[in-house]
Amino acid sequence: MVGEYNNCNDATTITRVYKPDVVLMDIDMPGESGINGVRYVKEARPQTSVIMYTVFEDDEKLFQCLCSGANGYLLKQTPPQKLFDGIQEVIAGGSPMSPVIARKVLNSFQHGKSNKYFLSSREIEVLQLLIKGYSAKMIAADLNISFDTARSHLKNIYQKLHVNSGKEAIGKALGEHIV
Amino acid sequence: MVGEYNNCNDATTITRVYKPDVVLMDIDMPGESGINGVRYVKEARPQTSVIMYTVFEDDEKLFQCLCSGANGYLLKQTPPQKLFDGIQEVIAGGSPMSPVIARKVLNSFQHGKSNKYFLSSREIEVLQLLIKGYSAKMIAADLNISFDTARSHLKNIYQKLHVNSGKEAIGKALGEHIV
DNA sequence: TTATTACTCACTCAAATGAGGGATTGACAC
DNA sequence: GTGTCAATCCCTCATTTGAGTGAGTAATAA
Repeated sequence: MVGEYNNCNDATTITRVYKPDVVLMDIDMPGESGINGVRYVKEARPQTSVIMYTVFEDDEKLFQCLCSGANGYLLKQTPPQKLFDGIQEVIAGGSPMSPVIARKVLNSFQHGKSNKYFLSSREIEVLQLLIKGYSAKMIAADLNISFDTARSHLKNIYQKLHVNSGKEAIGKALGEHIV
Repeated sequence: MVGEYNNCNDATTITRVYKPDVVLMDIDMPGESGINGVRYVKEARPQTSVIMYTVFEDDEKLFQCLCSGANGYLLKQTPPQKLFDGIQEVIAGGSPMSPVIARKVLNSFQHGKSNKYFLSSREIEVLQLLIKGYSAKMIAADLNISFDTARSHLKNIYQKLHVNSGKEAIGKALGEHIV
């Protein structure tokens, strides 16, 4: 145990000086958020494992932490023995997660194909080609339909997605995992 | 224990008939792959929890399983007690994962920002606006530069990304996690 | 039967785009 | 002090695109 702090403002230098094997990081702290804290620690010393240890099971915060490089995510309700297990596990190269968190993480892989904009199957075909970078002309050739029909489909897709251009449609489709 | 099968060809009907709480699913089986097996079970009865139980720790297979809806992923080297724990955990709404798997899953969140195409910081700014669906004119306004400069940046970006249109650039940028 | 919907095709027009050319400035490296 | 490069700006041209409007057919639902 090399230290204990009530904020992570000096996380970079502390990490450089003490070279900890494991850091337990809270999210809600005075000053800098623990989400940035993860980043500081990881940038200062990538080998250091960071376990988020917090009350939050908020989706947005969770994914920000994971994207920032956290190696584990335990809720504060975790019994002490499980916390020790988690620390051992992260040293051994694992990624301890509270059950609820693990479920959220896996769920994030399964968000695919919502189609909440009610695109027809033909429209989905067209959208997929559009995402591949095809022009209206190429889409028409690929689907053996006329140029104007392809454009017609595109216009309908834009309407359903509430966008005004192919670029926006691609951004929305990829961003919201529509296809 | 309602059944045990050496393939998952009839997974749909079996699931409908026996309504299992939990399914342990292997990947490598005669006939249909367990990756499709997950899908069959989940489509037949979404409430049924599926734990992958296999020797594979292959990245590609892992992510296919997760995307297909698996609720857990335990390696066959898992000690029996941990396997029982995992079954309890999945029933309680958790997602049991072997440490190696958990680590791979978390790593998949951290693949961001490669910039293997050596975009300048200004070009990244422009690309981010492009992805938001901005036109050249809007990008120019947003960055307080002239219309032609914005177009100039866009052309350079397209060259670096080896694409010929904004749509392709967006697809590539989002697909390869460049930004 | 009537409506609705998906899919198909056509035409027009103004605006945006991609591709080509060239030019200046300032910073930084060798 | 020469060279490189990012960033800025300008011009032209053919093509593509988005938006508007209309219309025919086939399948499905009310």
